[in-house]
Amino acid sequence: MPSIEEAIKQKEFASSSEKLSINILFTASWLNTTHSQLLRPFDLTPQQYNVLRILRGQKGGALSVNDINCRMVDKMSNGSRLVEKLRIKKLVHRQESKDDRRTMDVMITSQGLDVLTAIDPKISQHRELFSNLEDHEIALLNDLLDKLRN
Amino acid sequence: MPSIEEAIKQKEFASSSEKLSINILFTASWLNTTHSQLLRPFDLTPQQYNVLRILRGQKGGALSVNDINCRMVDKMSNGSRLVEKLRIKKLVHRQESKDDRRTMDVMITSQGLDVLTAIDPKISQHRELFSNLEDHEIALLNDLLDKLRN
DNA sequence: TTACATTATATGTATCTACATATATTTGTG
DNA sequence: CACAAATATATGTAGATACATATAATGTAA
Repeated sequence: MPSIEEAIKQKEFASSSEKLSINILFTASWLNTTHSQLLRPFDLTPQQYNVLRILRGQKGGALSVNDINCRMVDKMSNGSRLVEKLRIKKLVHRQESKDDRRTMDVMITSQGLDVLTAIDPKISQHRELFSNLEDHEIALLNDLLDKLRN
Repeated sequence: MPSIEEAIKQKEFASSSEKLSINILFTASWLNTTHSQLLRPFDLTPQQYNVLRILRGQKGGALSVNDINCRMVDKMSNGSRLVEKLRIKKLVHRQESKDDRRTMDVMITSQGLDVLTAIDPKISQHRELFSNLEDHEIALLNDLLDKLRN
């Protein structure tokens, strides 16, 4: 993968913060593209995968659609439509909550868990994209991104 | 803006590279959201704005649709459709090239330049999102992202 | 020059995104 | 309790994305 300047054929940037803005967006676009190619054979989009991962994290417990939205990386995704897609594929189960009839209890199915298990090794491979960085550099990058967002 | 752990309500990550992957995607999503809110009053999407910026960089010269695609941050955007949207708004001008009748010469119009001029100060404001970081930290982040992509 | 591969652009499609809005339910206040 | 405000989910929409394919023009080798 070339430098950002080569990648978008721009000789120089007006400031290093302009470059940073583009650098973050470009890097995320690159991660997203490879991520979605990895998931395509499993007929999942990155957002659908994100929902399944969140539900697996509940260890058998249910989450409401709203809980799922709050936990998603992309806050603007539409939880109810993603859940519906996953329900059609029988990867999640959805039922009206007893406590609050406005909310839905959403749980991952065993079929959903199986799909995640099949994907896990591919995701580990994907992480090898980060092998150019030393551990301390990964930690530093995390800290700087956290600090950037405040 | 909270830590990534609070933002997606995840107590901890399996590894710092897992966290990094999510951190980059989350930060980009945050930048994209604020960016597109900034552009909405001007009736431009981030991609359309990117095309206009690229054309302004040509200082009056034309680019083909393919040249534009190569220079875009998001490589998968569809240059010809974006150019068509901008043409309808009279922000760019498009004509068949004399040299190669397959290609289009796309140029920004003076109306397009005016819109960019109006947006410029808003973009400078947007960069203040980065004011949490010292200059050397911005440079370091740029270097680490470049190194990550190799 | 013909035939074939390559390139540049455009378009068809299914899906996704961002936003506004609708509907149903629950909560809070008098 | 009645009624307004808040909350949870679903859906309509316009537009963007990712991919495949179509069409036209150009380059190249026999």
